[in-house]
Amino acid sequence: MNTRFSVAVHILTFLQTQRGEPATSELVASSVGTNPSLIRRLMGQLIKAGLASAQRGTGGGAVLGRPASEITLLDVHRAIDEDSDVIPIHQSANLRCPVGRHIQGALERRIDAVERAMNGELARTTIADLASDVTRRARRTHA
Amino acid sequence: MNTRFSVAVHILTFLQTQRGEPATSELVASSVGTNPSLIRRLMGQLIKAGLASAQRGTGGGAVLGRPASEITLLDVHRAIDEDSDVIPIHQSANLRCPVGRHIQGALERRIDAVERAMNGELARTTIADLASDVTRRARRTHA
DNA sequence: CGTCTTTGTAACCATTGCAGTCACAATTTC
DNA sequence: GAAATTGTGACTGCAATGGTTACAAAGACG
Repeated sequence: MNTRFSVAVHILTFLQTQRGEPATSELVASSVGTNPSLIRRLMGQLIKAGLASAQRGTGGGAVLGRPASEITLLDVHRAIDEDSDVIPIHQSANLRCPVGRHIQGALERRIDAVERAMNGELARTTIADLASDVTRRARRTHA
Repeated sequence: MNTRFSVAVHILTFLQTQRGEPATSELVASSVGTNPSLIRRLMGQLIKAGLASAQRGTGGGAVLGRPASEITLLDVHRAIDEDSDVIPIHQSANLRCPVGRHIQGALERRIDAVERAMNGELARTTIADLASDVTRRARRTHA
């Protein structure tokens, strides 16, 4: 079902709630409900994108790579789903048919616009927003 | 890769260029570059959504279910990808962790907004737009 | 130096979804 | 009745995903 984006967001939000204290992949995995190896694989992509960093050895773990207020959902999406189209276009069309030859270009323009709209919306939320939302919800529940 | 949406758009655009003349699944398949059975399966969803209709037997085939100017890409998307989330959320989160318990609700709100933005953009283009775009491009190429 | 902790990564498996294909009954035209 | 065509079920092959194990590399600490 490709829930990697939402797991990545969960990871980063979790790191933010740790306030700089390194979180091991095992700790994160227990919050996400999966296993540490999977977390480390995803974390690798986040680190490569500069959204997190990690240290090995005793007392090691992962922390955010920059302030949570400067990490948007668009950043996360780009780090995780780099080269996957939101709405892919079939490449099989018959070029000897007018429709087949031109539908791709015509559709592409519209789909690009859809993607821009999506990205604009994703860019409006930061990990800091989500983390404060989560803690606010938690306070309300336990009041 | 799930190119069903783009194939469905191709199908409807093709039907529009046929100007009311029924198109057989074989003809459509040759434009899309796949086989008739696949076209018929997709067509079934388009018909169920009222975007097309079909007749069996000699001289049969499919036509648009309503004017191309009244079929938006959003209609197509809803007909084809009915119950698939654009950005799915993992359901495995550990509810004993504050982040795990509240991340889903917090994320959902934002993702709903992303989906609304996407839908708004999809609704701006109709099959008539695409068909005229395609014929315009065809004219230009062959000039 | 040796042990323990932890990451980084490769390898593998099971499941799922998609595209492709075949087959055939049902329907319609002639 | 014959031919054309849809509608649909079944099956296959392939790729992506999530899950799991294993282990070398790196760091902390006695």
